[in-house]
Amino acid sequence: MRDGARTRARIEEEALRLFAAQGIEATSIRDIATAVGVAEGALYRHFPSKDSLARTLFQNAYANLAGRVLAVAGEGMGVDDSVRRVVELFCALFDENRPLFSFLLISQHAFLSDVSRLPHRNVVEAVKSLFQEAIAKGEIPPQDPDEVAALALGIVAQPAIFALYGRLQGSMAGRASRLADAVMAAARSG
Amino acid sequence: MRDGARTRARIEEEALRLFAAQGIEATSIRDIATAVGVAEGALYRHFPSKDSLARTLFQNAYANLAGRVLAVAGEGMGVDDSVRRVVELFCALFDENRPLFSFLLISQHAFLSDVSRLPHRNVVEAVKSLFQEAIAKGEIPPQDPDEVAALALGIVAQPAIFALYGRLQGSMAGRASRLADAVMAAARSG
DNA sequence: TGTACATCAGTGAACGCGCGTTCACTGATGTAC
DNA sequence: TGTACATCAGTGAACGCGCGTTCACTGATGTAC
Repeated sequence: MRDGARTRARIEEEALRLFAAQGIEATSIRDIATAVGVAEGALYRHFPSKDSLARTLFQNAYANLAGRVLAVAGEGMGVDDSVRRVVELFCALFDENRPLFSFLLISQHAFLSDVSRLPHRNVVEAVKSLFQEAIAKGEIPPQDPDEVAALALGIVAQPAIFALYGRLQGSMAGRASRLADAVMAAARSG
Repeated sequence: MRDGARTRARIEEEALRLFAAQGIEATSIRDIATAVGVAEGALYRHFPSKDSLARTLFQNAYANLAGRVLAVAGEGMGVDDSVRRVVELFCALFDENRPLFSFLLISQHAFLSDVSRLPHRNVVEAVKSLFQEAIAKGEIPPQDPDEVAALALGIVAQPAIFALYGRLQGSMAGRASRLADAVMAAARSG
């Protein structure tokens, strides 16, 4: 025994997969324990409650994504290149881990209200800061940075949701260029 | 008594309000019955199950919205005017009934997979048909109609979600013109 | 119009079920001396 | 190195609770003749 870290990692992995596939409420502690191959009680050695498990998974995934967005955006290019690379990042991550994005997109409503507002922990703030810089530099017209962040996220998130439902086929990476163009066209129309 | 239709209408109204405010799973049959002012059993005179109640509410609201979109889009104007009026419609309906949109946006993931694909019952199909016509007429570049429908819906839905979370303040109607411009700019960039 | 019966809308206690969580326990591993 | 104890990770039966749903019932309204 004494392999707590490994078990914890497997709990997180299986929980994320099940939450993404069937939703948090529809996934029971027993479902997760069975998938991991441990007894129900074992989960409570690693997380104080089911809610805490779900919340931890969401916040970690969300903060991780925000950090990556900030890193790409902060490489000192023009806004066009920054947007292009952030959109490519979203699409690539989506393609390589659909369950993760499914979980983030579907359960955001339950957790977004108590997520940190720091740009390196919050995807919305990270995207917003990118556009604030572009406005300050005069690369796009002056406008409400929250509004243009919302537009931009919608342009990427809605096709991703359609992909999850099978309404859009193929990889998201194949759409990245088109979506980046759409984001910049929308941002310039303000 | 013999006022079944009235009671049914009140059940739908209160259920929608509670579902929107706290989610479907977190709302119990007892919550709804108490809000309406009847016993739990009374709900089963009007709906065979809780799931059926939620599903009926969603499909009716969704079909109603699709019908209105089609009506506005089918008035034989150019795509710019059609888009502008559809966006204005969304924003006006959002402002006048936030709980309804909250319910549609938050619970779409649970029901979208079994919604009708007819344009007059499905918002996505209605929006898609609008762009298909614009492509056929050469008003916007040739492109995947599902993709441009996704972009357009994202541009309107994401700000609406932000408004629900208090991240964007003020009415959606005040943003309609900006959002319509963004949709057309994005559609033309394809 | 009066009478007898059917139907409808609503009641509310009761049911069974699945859920999240607890807890006394086991045994392996770490630590102190 | 050996011994005694502490800690850690995991077990799985059991608990209580809230949920959706049922059902025998009541009484008002509609229908037939």
